[in-house]
Order: sequence, then C-alpha cells, then structure tokens
Amino acid sequence: MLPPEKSKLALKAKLFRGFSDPSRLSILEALREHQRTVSDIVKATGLSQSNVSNHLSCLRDCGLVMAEQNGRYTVYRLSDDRVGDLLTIADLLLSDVARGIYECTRYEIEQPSNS
Amino acid sequence: MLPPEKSKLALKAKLFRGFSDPSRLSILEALREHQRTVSDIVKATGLSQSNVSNHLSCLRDCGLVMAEQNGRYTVYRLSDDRVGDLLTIADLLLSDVARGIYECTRYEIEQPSNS
DNA sequence: TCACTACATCATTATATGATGATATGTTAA
DNA sequence: TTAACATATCATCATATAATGATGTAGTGA
Repeated sequence: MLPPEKSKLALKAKLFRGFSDPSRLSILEALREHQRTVSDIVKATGLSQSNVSNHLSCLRDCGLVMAEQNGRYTVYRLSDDRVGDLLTIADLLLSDVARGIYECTRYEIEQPSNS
Repeated sequence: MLPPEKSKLALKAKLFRGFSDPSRLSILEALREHQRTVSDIVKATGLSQSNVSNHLSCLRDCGLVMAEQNGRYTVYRLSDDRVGDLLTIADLLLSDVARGIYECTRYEIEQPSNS
C-alpha cells in the first residue's frame, strides 16, 4: 500500500548490490586509491578483462563509478566520496561483527567435517 | 596471491549482501524504529512469516540484527548503530546518484517500448 | 589499409538465492 | 494432554547473476 517506499527500497537494494560482490569490491578498493584504466584494474584485481568490464558496467549503471574516455583508454574513478565512506564504515562494522558474518551462509550447505 | 585480502573482501561482500534485498531492507528499516517481534515485522513489512524468518536468519547470521527470546516471542533489533548509519549514508548517496541507479539492470532485459 | 591495443558486448553455463507452502519446534494456557 | 499461537526449518521452484570464451568495436600508429 506504499509503492513509493517500495521503489525506494528497490533502489537502495540495488545500490548495496553494487557492493555485495567480492569482485566488485576489489574494483572499488582499487579505485579508492586512484583512478584507473580498465587494464589497470585488470592487473590490480587479477580478474579477467571481460569480467572486469561487466562489473564496471554494473557499477557505472549503479552510479558508484564514473568513466571518462581518454583516447583508447577508459579511465574509471569513484563517483562520490561517500562510496568510500560506506566501505570504511563496513570495515569498522566488520571488525566488530565479523564473528557472525564469517559464516553467513544461509543458502550454502556445509557438510559436517566432524562426522 | 593475497588470500587474506580475498577473504576480507568476501566478508565485506556478505555484509553488504544483507542490505542488498528490498525485503531485508524493509525489515531493517522497521527495526530502525524500534525492536520488534517476528509477527510485528510481518505486519510492518507485509511479507510472509516464512519469508521474514528466512531473511531474519540471514540478517542474524550476518550480524546485522540480534535476537532475544522472550516467552514465545523472539524480539529482534539492530545489532549496531552503524547498521543504521550505512542506511543513512545510502539514502544520501541515493538522492544524488539515483538517476544512475534507477536502471542498474545489467542482467535485466528491457524490451524497447519505442520500437 | 593493416595490425595492434583497449575495451565492450554477446551467448552460455553453473550456481546462488528469494519466495512459497508445508511441516516442525517450542511456548503458553486451558 | 490438548489446543492455539509464535517462530523456525525444509523442499521446491523460478529467477538472478557471476564467470568464461568468443566476438565486436573503436582508437592508434605503421
């Protein structure tokens, strides 16, 4: 009965979704140091070029990063300082609640190794 | 070549994953007002009991919420103020980059309505 | 033009995961 | 004990999505 709220939640969920993948996080962390070209990001993260490009598209669509064409290079950078702020707060939060998170595996089956 | 970093990224990704779903966000927003029982959350969010319980398990495992048994009720609350902080920053960020996010649909096919 | 580089965009596949409905567990009251 | 309530768990399904490999596109220099 509150559709405006719903769409807002959907937007926020998508925003966080940008942060909810290790590969994307590694890209964001790399961009946190300084702006980088795609091949630079590939080197920094060890991910494949295709994979990086896909994630960058997502991050760009989500507004977390910005791209600037520069000759045959595309230079990416974080679009806002608050992107880094979120990462920092997450780090702080993690250091306190990590014990609970390290096995946040609702949908992963862990086979009991102590049979 | 940097396994400790990798695991840290995985943890952080899981943390953000707790925020990356509209249903979970609605639960977190509800808990932001005050602590609630499960049935209270069900009413506040309009989600099914089963669904809420599943998401609460995930949020609990992720350390974002805490549960306290109280008779036959289970009372949930946010485990840390920074959980709310992250939501606030996300709101602020959203108000600026919403234009880019509203169509962060890398994997959704949008059929061109203007054929 | 041709070759090379830098990057983006498919198509495909395997897996993750959100939702649902049914069932199980546990608590309280009669 | 029985019934009712509150919550958790399970099986199932449909969808989302991360990764890969191949291909397409564009810029640059020879």
